[in-house]
Amino acid sequence: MAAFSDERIARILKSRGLKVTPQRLAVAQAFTKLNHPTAEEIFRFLEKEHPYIGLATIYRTLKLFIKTGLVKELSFPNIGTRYDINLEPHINVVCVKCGAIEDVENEEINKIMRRFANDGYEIVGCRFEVSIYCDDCKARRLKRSRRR
Amino acid sequence: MAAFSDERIARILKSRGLKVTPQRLAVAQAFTKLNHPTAEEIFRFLEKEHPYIGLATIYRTLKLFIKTGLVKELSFPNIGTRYDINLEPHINVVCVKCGAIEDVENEEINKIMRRFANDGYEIVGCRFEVSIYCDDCKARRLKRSRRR
DNA sequence: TTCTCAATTGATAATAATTCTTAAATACCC
DNA sequence: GGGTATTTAAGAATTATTATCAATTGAGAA
Repeated sequence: MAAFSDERIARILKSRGLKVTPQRLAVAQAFTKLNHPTAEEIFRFLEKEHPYIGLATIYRTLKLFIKTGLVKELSFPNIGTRYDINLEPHINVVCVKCGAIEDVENEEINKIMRRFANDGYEIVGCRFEVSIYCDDCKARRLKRSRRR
Repeated sequence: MAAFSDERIARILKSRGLKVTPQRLAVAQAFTKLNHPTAEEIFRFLEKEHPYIGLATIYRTLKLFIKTGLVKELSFPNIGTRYDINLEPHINVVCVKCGAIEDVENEEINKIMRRFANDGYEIVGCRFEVSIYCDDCKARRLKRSRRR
C-alpha cells in the first residue's frame, strides 16, 4: 500500500513551494482508509474529524495532488469520478453495479507500457480496466431474476 | 471499421421491440464520420442535415445504444465523455491535450481478457488506455516553452 | 515571538454536463 | 388509414465540478 504519511506529503509539498495545511494532510490521510474514493466520500469521511473542511477544498486538493503526481483521476459512467493512489500500471477490476474496485497486478500490462515507451510515445499515464459484476451484485441479480 | 448501416441498426432495434426512428439512424450514421465523438460533437455534426434533433435525444439514443451493446462510453477528466463503436478489446491511445484518440490492436490485451474470462469473472466490458501527448501537441508545447 | 504577505480556505455563486418532464408527434401492428 | 404505446423536442431540473472573493493562515524574515 502506498503510504501517505504526513512527513511524505509535507516533503513533497514543500519541495514544490506549496504550503503544508491541515486540509491537505487530512485529504492525504483519507486515502489510507478509503479505497478509490469519490470526492464526496472523502468529504463525508473527513467531516467527522475535520468539520471545517469545505467540499471545494477537497476538489482543489485532489486537483493539486493530481498535478503533483500523488493520485490518478478515474472517471466512470455510473459510479462517478474516483481517485486512485496506485500509480503503477495495474488493472482495475470494477463492479459496474456497486462501484467496488479491486487492483490486480499484471505482467502483460508492464510489457505493453514498456513497448509504448520504446516506441517513443510521450507517456502521461495509463488506465486498464475490466468491468464486471462482483460476486455480491451477481448474487443479488440472480435472486431478483428468480423472484420474477 | 464497424459498419453502422441503416439495415443493421434497424434489425437490431426491431429485434428488441424498439422503434426505428430517423433520429436513431442519424446518430448511428454520425459514427461513420466521427471518431470517438462526444455527445456535443454528434449533435453539432447532425444539426446540419437534421436540424430537428434535440441534444436530449442524442443523449437518450447514446444510452440506448450502450444498453443495446452498439457503443461503449468512455469518460475522461479533461476531454469529456467519448463514445466508441469499437467493442473489441483494444488500446485507446489518448492525447490528454487535444483529445485525439487512436485505436491500437494488441495481442496482450486479448490474453488478459481470456485469463479473466477463464477465472470466472462475469465480464461486462473493458477499457485499456495509454495517455500521451500526440506529436502535434508535443510540438506545440516545445514551441511555447522555447518562446519563454 | 511577532510581522508580513502571498497562498490557501470556506461559503456560495456560477458553470457544464446530463437527465427528467410533459405535451405533441410518430412508428408500426392491425 | 386508425389506434396506441413509444419516442421526441424543448426546456426545466439536477448533479458534479469550478470560480469568486473576502477572510484566514503558513512560513520565512525581522
